[in-house]
Amino acid sequence: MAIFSKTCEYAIRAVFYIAQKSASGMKSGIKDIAAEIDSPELYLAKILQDLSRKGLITSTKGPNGGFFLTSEMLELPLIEVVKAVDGDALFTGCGLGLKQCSELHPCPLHNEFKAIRNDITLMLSNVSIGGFNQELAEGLVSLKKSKTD
Amino acid sequence: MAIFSKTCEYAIRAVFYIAQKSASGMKSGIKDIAAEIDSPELYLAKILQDLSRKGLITSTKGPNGGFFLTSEMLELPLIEVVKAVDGDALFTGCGLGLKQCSELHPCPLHNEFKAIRNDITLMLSNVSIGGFNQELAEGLVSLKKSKTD
DNA sequence: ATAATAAAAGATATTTTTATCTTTTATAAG
DNA sequence: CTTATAAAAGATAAAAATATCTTTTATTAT
Repeated sequence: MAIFSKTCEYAIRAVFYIAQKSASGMKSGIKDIAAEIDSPELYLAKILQDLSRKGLITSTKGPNGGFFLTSEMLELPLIEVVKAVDGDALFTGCGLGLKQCSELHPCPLHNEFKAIRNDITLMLSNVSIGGFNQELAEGLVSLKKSKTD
Repeated sequence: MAIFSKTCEYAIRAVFYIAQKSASGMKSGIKDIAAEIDSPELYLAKILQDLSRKGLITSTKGPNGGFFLTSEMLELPLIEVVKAVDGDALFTGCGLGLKQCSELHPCPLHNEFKAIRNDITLMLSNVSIGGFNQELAEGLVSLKKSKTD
């Protein structure tokens, strides 16, 4: 198991890609995005529709249309995307799957997980959606799954 | 998404339960374990068979049979169970699902994830399978999913 | 207005994960 | 050596996640 669902991995990579384009005022078409982040186009379309409905990205239809981010959206912490897609089990749930795990009624790993969850929450709250635009533009980091870059 | 698969959650809870019983020389039947950790009995049976094949737990058939852990098994770090069930994507994989994410060809969150992965790896390496036997015996921690405890 | 473009929406399909059912094998006790 | 017990193994089923196909709606440019 990875830390995020595949759906969420696609969502984050796509949002990073759209962010970088948006920073230079460009809209991105689904075909382009899917190719650039190496994801199934029609599945990604569904994911982006969902993010759009939830207000994390926006889009316009028709010629010259596409997905883009407003400057406010570029400032949002990445955790918003993760929460929108994977929910907040990663941030609030019990690591062993207990429904009523709490300080008073803890699972054996309660404190251990509290620390981990805190690290993850902090990390994803401290990076913004647009925070990697420059590194992406400079080609210092990659969003493509496979080697053909 | 949770951090572990449900299969892995069941596995860890079951192993903790068997560990505590093993510490006092007792074997545990699948029916008993499933009831005590609140998991689907026949599914759990499959999981334990797998752990048994992989040498993380052991069992004997027939009357007075059941699952148990040797003293060596009780000392194993919990990460062995997680690796056996969920693989090591959580410990080595790229957070964004890139196949060739590395120092030289990193994803945008490469360093951020390195820290998180390290925390998780350390935590699961530093707790042993038998490490909670006393707290479990004293009822200070719980393995049951639902409130009826 | 019309045609072309691109996302939205709805329906369906595939794959993986989770769960169950049935039969077989090993062990212990009478 | 027969019966009862309990795990192992194999087959199947249900649910959730991932992926694709088709139709509709909105926008732009001609």
